[in-house]
Amino acid sequence: MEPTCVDTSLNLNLVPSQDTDVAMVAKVLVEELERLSNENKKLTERLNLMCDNYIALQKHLNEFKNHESVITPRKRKVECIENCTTTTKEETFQQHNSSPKISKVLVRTDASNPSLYVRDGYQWRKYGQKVTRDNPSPRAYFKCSFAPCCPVKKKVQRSVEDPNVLVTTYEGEHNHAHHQQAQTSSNQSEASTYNSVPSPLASTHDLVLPRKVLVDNGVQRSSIHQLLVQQLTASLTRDHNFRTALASAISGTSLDVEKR
DNA sequence: CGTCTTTGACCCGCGC
DNA sequence: GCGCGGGTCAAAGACG
Repeated sequence: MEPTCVDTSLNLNLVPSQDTDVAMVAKVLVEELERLSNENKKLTERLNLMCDNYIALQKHLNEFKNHESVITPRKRKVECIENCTTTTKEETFQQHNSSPKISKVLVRTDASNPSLYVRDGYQWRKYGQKVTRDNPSPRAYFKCSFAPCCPVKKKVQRSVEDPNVLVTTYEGEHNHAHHQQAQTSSNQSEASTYNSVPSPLASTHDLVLPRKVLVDNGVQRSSIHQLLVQQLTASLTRDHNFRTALASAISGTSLDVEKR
């Protein structure tokens, strides 16, 4: 693909003079708007193309990895599972093995944050940590501690390719209800940073909750309401389209005020 | 004092 | 059988 230059600059050097009337200015503005719309289309197409290329590259990489695991039979079972469940980032970041009891979730986090705690709505107890051969960052082992007889385990390790990504491998199925609501609603300080609907590559932070909070499932109605408001505000302000629309609405309003 | 995290030791499966 | 490496255990310490 040959690089095409896209001019996104806004040419609004329109100083109305005696020679130019309002109709002329309007015509130029419309033309400029059309030009920018076209540039926007071009940019969108190029972005889509880049995404397609990225997906294709990821697929090639995964095929290569799978091929490698086939020709090196010394690799262990666990590694095979991990390789076989690795797919492209566009595929929701949550992969399930042919066995439904093992799933893998990639979670984006801050590379400078050494924490290996990933909040997923359940309560986990760490029972081990190991440095594995193929990855310099340690792997943490967790057991689900929400229900005493829950057999689910998970492993969390920073990705070798991208230190910003935590690779979480779940084994088994929970035999109890999801614990997320109780956690999120009882800790308001985290409300603005946590998506109520778990996004597979959602930004996460240090996900250790105070012990007392985890134990206490009692939820006050007012705090839930406040939490919901905070979450809605946070998700809206994160939305670029919303911010743009809001900015234009505000500028439009102030223009109206100026007109009066 | 109860619960959780840390971490070294131990167990076990796999490949040679 | 031995060595390697991943997974688990359990004692000690931290924390509220």
